[in-house]
Amino acid sequence: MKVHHFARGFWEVQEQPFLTLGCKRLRPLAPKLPITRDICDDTTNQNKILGVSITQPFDLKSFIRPETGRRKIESSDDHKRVSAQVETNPGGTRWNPTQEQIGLLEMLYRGGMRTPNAQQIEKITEQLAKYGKIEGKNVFYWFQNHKARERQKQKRSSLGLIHCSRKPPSIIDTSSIPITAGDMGREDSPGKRKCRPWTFECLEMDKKYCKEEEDRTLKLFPLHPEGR
Amino acid sequence: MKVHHFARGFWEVQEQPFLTLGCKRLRPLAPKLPITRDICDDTTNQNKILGVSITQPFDLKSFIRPETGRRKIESSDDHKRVSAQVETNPGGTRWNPTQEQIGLLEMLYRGGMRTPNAQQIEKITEQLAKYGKIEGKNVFYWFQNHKARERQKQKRSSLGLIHCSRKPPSIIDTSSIPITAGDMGREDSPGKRKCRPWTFECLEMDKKYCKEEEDRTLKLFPLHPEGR
DNA sequence: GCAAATTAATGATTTATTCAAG
DNA sequence: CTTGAATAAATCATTAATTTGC
Repeated sequence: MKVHHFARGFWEVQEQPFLTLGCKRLRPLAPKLPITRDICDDTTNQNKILGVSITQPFDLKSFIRPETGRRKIESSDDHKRVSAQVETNPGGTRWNPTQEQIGLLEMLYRGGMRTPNAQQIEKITEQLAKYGKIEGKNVFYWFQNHKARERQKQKRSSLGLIHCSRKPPSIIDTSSIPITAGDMGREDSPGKRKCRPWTFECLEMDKKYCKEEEDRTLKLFPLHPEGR
Repeated sequence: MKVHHFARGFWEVQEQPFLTLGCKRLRPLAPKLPITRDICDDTTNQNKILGVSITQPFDLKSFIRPETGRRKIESSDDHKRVSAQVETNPGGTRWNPTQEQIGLLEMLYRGGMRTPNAQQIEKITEQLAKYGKIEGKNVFYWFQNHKARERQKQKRSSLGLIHCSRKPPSIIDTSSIPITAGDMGREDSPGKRKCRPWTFECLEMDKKYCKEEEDRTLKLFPLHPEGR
């Protein structure tokens, strides 16, 4: 295997004091539920010990500079959450999308967007923030989940119909969806097809930001390139 | 809007010492287990069609403010990348860990760390940056991959040995590695064991940063909470 | 010896699953 | 039961050690 035996030499190099053993455990324990996840991966902890909302949502602003504390308690500029929406982030739980947000997201989805890149997420988040609290990761997750669930819905659907007709399992998806208009770019199904531009005014401005050129590399999160 | 401009603080911090000694990455090679690769994982794909490297690397510094675009194309600036080292981020491709980095990461892994949270990643990255260019996402990915691959290695191994002896698949792997001391926290093998504190001096400073409180929520990436 | 070709290792992404809030 | 959130598995892609032909 790798076995980079940097044998000697390596440890000496350490100008830093590392090696301190026995330090405090950052993420201790916490048994997960009854489940038996095969692997151990201690990460299962999460004792939400401190009653305080530990699960602060991810905050890009702060992640860069931890010391910026930030209690997003945010009495928040209470722009009236227009929508009879919640999202007041009471204890700081999960994102609770507003109707407008969902609507816009679905529009983008139908427009063909599947895995927006960092820049797009940034823009979308900005826009959606007008309708309620939201963060980039929420947008990211929404697309991930929506895509996955549409996919399985289709699969299920096609499976249910499979015995009705001899449909090759290839294009499963598409068929069933009753998408209305502008439904071009289908899923990223096997028969992948280059999606057409999903629309969203804010994203039109890309040029403004991407002066360089396409700049296909910007990414908000490490886990989703803009496509490959 | 929010437009996080996280001032260029954190990421820039990386002073550029790099050039970590001439030690090269020992590199792959090495017989993996002669075992039969399980099905998938063919990895042999790669129709590297376009010669050009489209895949621009991710650049956190720029993702915040797109305008810092950057064309890593670099139309082959001829100067020879002198450094015997890699990681000069020549065309700016993927992270090429130095031995020290790998060594430290493995130490942390053996110490029990599996899915560091944002803060930890931040710290680790900071430390590892002393030995070569590196970004938070690299650390994140490293743990993901390492964990997954250790897991499959074990699985493969246990499967291969299963008929030889009734050995619990627990400690297979490592054997080969001649790591010296402090090797506690075993893998995340089935026989889950609460890993002991992986050590890393830098993580001791947590207090300093988490002034707020534990602030167990900071996340670097949306995809890895500190546990659930 | 050296460079193109091979290939194992592994960095980076995407997709599938699972967990859990509401 | 729906779906936001997170993790694990599967994939894809690039790199460098090794192999091969000269």
